[in-house]
Amino acid sequence: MNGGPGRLPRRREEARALFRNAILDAAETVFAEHGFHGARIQDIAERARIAVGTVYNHFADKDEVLAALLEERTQEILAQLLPRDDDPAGFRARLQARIARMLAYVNAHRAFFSIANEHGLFAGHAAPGARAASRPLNKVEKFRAVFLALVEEGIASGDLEPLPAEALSRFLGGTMRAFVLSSIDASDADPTEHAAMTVDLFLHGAARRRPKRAR
Amino acid sequence: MNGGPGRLPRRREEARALFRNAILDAAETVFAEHGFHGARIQDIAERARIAVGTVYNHFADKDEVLAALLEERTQEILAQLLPRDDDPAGFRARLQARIARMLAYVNAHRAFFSIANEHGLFAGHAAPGARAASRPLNKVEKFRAVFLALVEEGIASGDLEPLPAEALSRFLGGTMRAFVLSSIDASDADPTEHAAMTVDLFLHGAARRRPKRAR
Amino acid sequence: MNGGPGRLPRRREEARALFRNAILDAAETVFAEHGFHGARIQDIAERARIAVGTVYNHFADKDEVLAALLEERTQEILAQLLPRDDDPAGFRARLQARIARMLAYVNAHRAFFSIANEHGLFAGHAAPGARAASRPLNKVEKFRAVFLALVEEGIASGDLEPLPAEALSRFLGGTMRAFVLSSIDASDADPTEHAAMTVDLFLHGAARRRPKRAR
Amino acid sequence: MNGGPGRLPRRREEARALFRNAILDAAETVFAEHGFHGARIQDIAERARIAVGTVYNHFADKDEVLAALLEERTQEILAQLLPRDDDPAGFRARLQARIARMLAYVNAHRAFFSIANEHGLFAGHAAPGARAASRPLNKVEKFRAVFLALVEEGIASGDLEPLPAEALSRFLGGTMRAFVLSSIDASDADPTEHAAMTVDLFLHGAARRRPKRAR
DNA sequence: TATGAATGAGCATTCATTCAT
DNA sequence: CATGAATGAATGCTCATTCAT
Repeated sequence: MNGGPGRLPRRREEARALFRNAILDAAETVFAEHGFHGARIQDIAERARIAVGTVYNHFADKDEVLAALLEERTQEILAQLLPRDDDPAGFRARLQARIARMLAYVNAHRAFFSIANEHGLFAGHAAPGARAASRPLNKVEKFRAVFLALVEEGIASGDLEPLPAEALSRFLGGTMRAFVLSSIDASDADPTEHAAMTVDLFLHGAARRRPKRAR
Repeated sequence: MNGGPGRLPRRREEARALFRNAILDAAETVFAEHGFHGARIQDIAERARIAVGTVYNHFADKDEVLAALLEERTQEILAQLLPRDDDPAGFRARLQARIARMLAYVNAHRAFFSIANEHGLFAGHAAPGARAASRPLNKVEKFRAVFLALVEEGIASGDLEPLPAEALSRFLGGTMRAFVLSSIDASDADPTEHAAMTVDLFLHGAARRRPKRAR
Repeated sequence: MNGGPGRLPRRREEARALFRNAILDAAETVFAEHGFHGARIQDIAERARIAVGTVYNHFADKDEVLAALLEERTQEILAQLLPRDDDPAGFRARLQARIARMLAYVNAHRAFFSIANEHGLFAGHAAPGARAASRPLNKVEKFRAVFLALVEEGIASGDLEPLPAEALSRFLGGTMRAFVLSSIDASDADPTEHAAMTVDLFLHGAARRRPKRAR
Repeated sequence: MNGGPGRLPRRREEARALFRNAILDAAETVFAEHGFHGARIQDIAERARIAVGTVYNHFADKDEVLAALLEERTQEILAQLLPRDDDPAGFRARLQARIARMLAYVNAHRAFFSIANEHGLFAGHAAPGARAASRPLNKVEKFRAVFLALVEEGIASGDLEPLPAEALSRFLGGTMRAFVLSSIDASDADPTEHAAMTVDLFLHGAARRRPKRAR
């Protein structure tokens, strides 16, 4: 009934992925430009150079488009936070490297993350009316898990104060969220330097330090 | 503009203020429940027990309602951060007291601040599509000014590291935003305790303090 | 808060009824022209010289418009079937008069009844996809009740065969439906004559009658 | 048109007929379930286990599918009404046998006939918006011809009142339509008994027979 | 000035139809 | 021919805004 041993199905699959990606890319831009509510499916379709109907061949509705986008970016941002073989040694340096990676990624998708934030990407809380966040808890859970792992690693190595890991991870998360948002605002920021400052403040705070290490 | 004695104008003014406040109160609730886009003028009017048209007698359009609300809440939140005569002595204690006041206020208006955040109340950044933020810079500037004053006060008193005040105030702002958002999520948080932790982490960070100070 | 002792409310009510009727009249025509599915709210609004939104101020959705129309016409058609003081004496003449009234009414609204039929006005059965018939059973029940009353009246007076009233009323209903549909098709038919034939065939059938009464 | 022996063309033709029938069978069910407008070509294709495109290889458009279906069923229902060799003797018995056959057939396709009725299968009238009825007159004509033949047969044999054949055939048609519709509604009806009642009422009406024949 | 019904631009979604494979 | 994804016109419904009373 078809002309080959599976060549076609593979092509089909590839074509589907192509369309899907084109839609998500277009959606990222359009959402970033107009916000979720302001974005029209028409706009997304036009930017992706396809017909409106085609969007609906790949996603059930507008919400699904946002959900898929959030899911995709979440995976990628989390991937940046995972340890890598070539990460430097030492808790602080490792932490800094990982955060720098994440900030660089966020920077590259700056516009989108500004709206992703609205839809509960980082927080356990989703803005009201942000329907795509119907079950974002898994995403939030993933972040929490990564942060918790980071913090426990630091406590275990003696680099962090043995405070409740939960509280510390919230602080780390909060600090990072703050810097991510700063990063979204300031397009010129150097992720590496930004990461260094984030880590430094996270570790030592802003209080005057008596001894050396006066920077 | 009117044909009566001076008593009436005052009454008129008072009546206007009454309506205006009723609308803003209703709007706060409705915005909090449905988000800005999901909120219908109809809903606001109903909650305020007035007619839709009346809303338009007091505000040019929906955006203006949000703008006025943000403006009002901004003034009030800033007022919490200002020093008071009965604030304790010492930089840390004073800072903690002021932040506790602010967190308590945010807590009381929790639902609303969750959407205010979207619309650039705390950040220099407003989510795209958040039209009420057309000129939110003045608000952000006010926050920045207060934070800057707080930080410079600390640097001057020798309680804060003499880092660039701008960077420090961003960190303070970020830390506070993080805790404000936490506060929004966690309805059970005790503002005072929350403020203590915020200040503590702001000042000393998460690094282990006593022992070796391992890199 | 208003200028009078209830004069305004009455006007309001009158205005509402005016709009409602304008919409229903327009809808009758448009439904008749294009069928329910083919009729666009836009068309109805245009014919009623009002805006689309106004239709929705009076009816929840398209289905409701049809439902209201069916309800209204049902009431009126049933009213034609009820006995009147000036009806002639004798079962047959009375029946004929009542049916003639009904056929005249149907004739006046011929176009609409052609689609009403689709939506279960006469039958216990509504065409699939005819959603307005969600609860038409009460309408059908009303018809059944009227037919049953007619038939029982005839049986009681000895004019009708003492067959099960239910079966007879179905036959009467069927015969009338058939003639209503004929009436819809043939715009030129004289309701009175039509009614005479309906009643005659209903009473005596088509079989050859031996004695006189050869017409 | 093809390069092979005569065997292939026959196979081709058979294959075409197979597809065509599969589509029509599927369409009958889907139309019956959702009505013409509610039926999606997609649904029909899925039920027939083929692709949407294939439907369009066999029918120009959706209307044509309905038209073909009506045509097919019309032929079959008419075939039931034609006299057969083993029909009993006597006008009444013959009529009853033929009507019973027809009612049995309708009963077997009950769901479909409920929508076919909408689209002018029995009436000279097609519901507005019933586009497939663009040229249904030939179908109606066929029915009329058959009914006319039945009636004329009865008049000729002296079994029917010598009324205008046209009027009688309309009455017969109406009576039958009424009973067909009843048959559609009542799934439990016994076609034979139903036919007996139809014929009886058609022939003798509902008037009381024995006694006075009161006006 | 309060009222609330009328307005109509705007948008998500559907589905018949086409056509490259 | 069969396939099924792409297409885009079509339409019901919403809701911010206006304005006659």
